[in-house]
Amino acid sequence: MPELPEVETIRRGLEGFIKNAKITKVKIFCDKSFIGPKELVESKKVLALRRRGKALLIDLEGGITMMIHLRMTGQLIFRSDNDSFAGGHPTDSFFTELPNNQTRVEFELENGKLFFNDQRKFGFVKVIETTEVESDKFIKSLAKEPWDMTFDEFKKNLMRHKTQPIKATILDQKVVAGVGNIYADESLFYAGVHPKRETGSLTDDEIEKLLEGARKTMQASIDSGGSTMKTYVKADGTKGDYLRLFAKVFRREGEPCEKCGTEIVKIRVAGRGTHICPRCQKEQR
DNA sequence: CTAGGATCCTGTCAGC
DNA sequence: TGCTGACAGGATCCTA
Repeated sequence: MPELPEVETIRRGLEGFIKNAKITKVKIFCDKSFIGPKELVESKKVLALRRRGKALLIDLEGGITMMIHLRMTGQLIFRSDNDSFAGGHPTDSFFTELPNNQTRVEFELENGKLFFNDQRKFGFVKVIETTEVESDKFIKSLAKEPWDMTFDEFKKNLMRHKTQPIKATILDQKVVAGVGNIYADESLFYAGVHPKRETGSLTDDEIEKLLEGARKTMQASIDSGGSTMKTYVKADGTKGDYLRLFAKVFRREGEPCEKCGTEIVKIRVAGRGTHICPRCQKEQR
């Protein structure tokens, strides 16, 4: 679930709390959630937080990097006596007592605790050498981020999948990094392209719009703070839906399209729940 | 190489 | 109430 904007928001938020802090102890509650020896992490200071696509990279002293992928339901929650920061899959674990039954890894730092929670256990923390990050199989296979990609490059990557529905193609991290189910739907709506359209049938104009849509929708989400504690809580303190801050179609089925008033509908494309405006995004051109 | 489908895991929700 | 199946903001592995 956490896509590029969510991970970037976590990176920025966490940086203020754990950069330059020393990790004193690592507690692993679920073995499959932590890959590599935890001893390489303990007693190391955090030097920097980076991101590639949906992967968070935490560089430590001694040439060690922790790669964290939240997949569908991962969250990172920092707690200290004075501060609290949470991001990722938004649930009440942002506020409740931790560790809880969904806590997979707990990092004790000099200045607080960092919890890696993950309901479905698809996410992971992986310990690698900093020099090995670029050659890691997952990182290596990633395409560029939408902001770093030219039209020609995007088109070339898209056209490797001419017969696939366009939605499946843009969810492929080897085509463009960071796009997940939310921003796929939002980008396609922005471009006025139906998600079932064959990738090979898109015009240059539509491809241009799609790239622009990915950039704009993800930037808007980063600007609004992604799925962090702050956006999960409404002004009155009750639980809110951060998607409503920027999503035009995602989880808005039954509501009128912002552009034309037609009812947004939910369909299934490439095995994923998909949200469209049937008027703005025609299947037939 | 790509395409399509199953799979990892847990929780929630709709329908009977 | 209890059961069952579908589904979920992701990515990989397998087979064709």
